[in-house]
Amino acid sequence: MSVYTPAQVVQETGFSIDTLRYYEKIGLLERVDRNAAGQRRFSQEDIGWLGTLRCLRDTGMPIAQMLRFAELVRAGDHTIPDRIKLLEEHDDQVRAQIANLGERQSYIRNKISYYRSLI
Amino acid sequence: MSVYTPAQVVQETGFSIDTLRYYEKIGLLERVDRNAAGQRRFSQEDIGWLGTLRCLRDTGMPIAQMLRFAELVRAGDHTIPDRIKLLEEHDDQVRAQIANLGERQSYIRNKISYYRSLI
DNA sequence: GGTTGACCTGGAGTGCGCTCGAGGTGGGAT
DNA sequence: ATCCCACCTCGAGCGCACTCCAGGTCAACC
Repeated sequence: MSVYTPAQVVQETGFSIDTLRYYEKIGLLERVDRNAAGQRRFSQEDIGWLGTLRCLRDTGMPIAQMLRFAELVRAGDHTIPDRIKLLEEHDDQVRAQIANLGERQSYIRNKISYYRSLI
Repeated sequence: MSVYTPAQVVQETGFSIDTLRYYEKIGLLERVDRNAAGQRRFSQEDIGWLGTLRCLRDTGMPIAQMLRFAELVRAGDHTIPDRIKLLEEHDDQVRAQIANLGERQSYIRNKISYYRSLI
């Protein structure tokens, strides 16, 4: 199976149908194919791309930057170095996020221990 | 020194002055002391509490939940078990966040490696 | 042939967490 | 004396990322 109805894509990707339409509208998703009735039929490629989007979004990338990435992808292979740069910068963000969360986590755990010591 | 001007608190905590006023307004911060001219003078305790708030906030706790926590703290020592419960639940969230970020991070790194293999 | 349900479009609305603006006060340096 | 600057209050406004609504189409099943 390499064609997906909206409901199947919701199922697969976890994005809501409204979000899928929104992503298409703003150009994060290239014009999705339609059937004779005008209903969306997503391709295997769309699913893969949505997986990438989910990953970037879940790591806190703003939509504007995802949009830049989407444009680089569309522009062809000569943008690969730019894509690497963008992803590396984002990877740094993610690294920093994880480090920060780790620190905060110990604070929280200390607080819990402290509270435990009081009862 | 155990009294801080708004500017000093901004410096210490990283919250903007607007955010500090906002937190006070919604009750995240108990009514802060004023000088004769009505200007805020934060105590050492305020600073400590703001540190806790920063930690919770930075780990993604919604304001509504921080508010519940603030109310528990104000309500006195008999709420300590509830506070522990709240923080433990939040700690789980943080754990999940870190795990998720870690997974996404490997996806991103694989993508980078893949792109590198193309050039 | 009627009903249901998944889908469509365009545009308005929502929730969160701030952020800004207007108009004003008070205190310290020149 | 006057200037500036940090601060005040109240209320409106903003940016982000969706989310919802009205009104409609089509296909399939009873």
